[in-house]
Amino acid sequence: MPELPEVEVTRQSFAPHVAGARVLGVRLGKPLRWPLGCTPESLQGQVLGLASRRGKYLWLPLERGGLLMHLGMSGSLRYSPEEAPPGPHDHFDLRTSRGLLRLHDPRRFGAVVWSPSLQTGPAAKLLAGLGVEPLEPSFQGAVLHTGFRGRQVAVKQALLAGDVVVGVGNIYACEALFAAGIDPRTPAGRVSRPRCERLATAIRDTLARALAAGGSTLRDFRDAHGHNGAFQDEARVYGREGQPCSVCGTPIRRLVQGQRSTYFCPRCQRRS
DNA sequence: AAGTGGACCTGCTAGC
DNA sequence: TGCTAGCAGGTCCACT
Repeated sequence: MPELPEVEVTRQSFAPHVAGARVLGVRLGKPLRWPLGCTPESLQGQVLGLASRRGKYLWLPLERGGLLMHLGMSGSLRYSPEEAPPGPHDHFDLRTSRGLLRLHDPRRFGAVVWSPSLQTGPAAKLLAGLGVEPLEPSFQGAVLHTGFRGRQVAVKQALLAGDVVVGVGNIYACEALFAAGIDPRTPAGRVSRPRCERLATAIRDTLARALAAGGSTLRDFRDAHGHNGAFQDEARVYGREGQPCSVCGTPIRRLVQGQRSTYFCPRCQRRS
């Protein structure tokens, strides 16, 4: 579900509401991807800081360490000023002096992990090896060109791998490659420097537009206040197999790369 | 080292 | 109507 825009929309929608709040209690539902790594009681009484984001991870600082959160495929964080009874897929509740922060995650690929800091413990391990933030000024075509050098894997899969640039998931990888006119099957190391520049621009623009639209709501994504995203309506290729390309009219094709669906226009997107 | 496939889970939909 | 196969926004890990 959540790629960078959805995670960032989530962060922006809850962070100000809980920053400075005190933890009153923690409720755990069914197990998530990893154990919490501390007792729920040990979080009690601590004051929350302002949440930040790295790739698709969220970091919620506490007085002692913090919580690294990931939404997996189906997770969403909801904030409500009032207590509310948990549903069957609500697997983590942070009750605070300023309201409830709740992770709703039917598939439970998401995670909430306590770490002593971002630079040590589980957070350091999970964040190690992540690529450049695509909305930072340092993200340029050269980052892609250098990162892709020598790699035989398809450029679509290289984007998803997250070790060159973070936050680009299945939807936005497809959309950005379409916008850049690059065939998703092109070996990453064969994407020329100028085309890496185009791709970097396309990634920035696609993510920024998705962010402005409140993310994509394909089935269940909502921000922390329950609002839908709207970017799914702006998708040019994702989920549009068989529909005419908005540029040339050629039917959009679907293929499978690394067990993930890729959507692309066989006419607009070229290998070189 | 880089690439591949399996694993983790539940819910929904299309098709028979 | 009811069952089943296939699919879904992620990413870690074991293996070649």
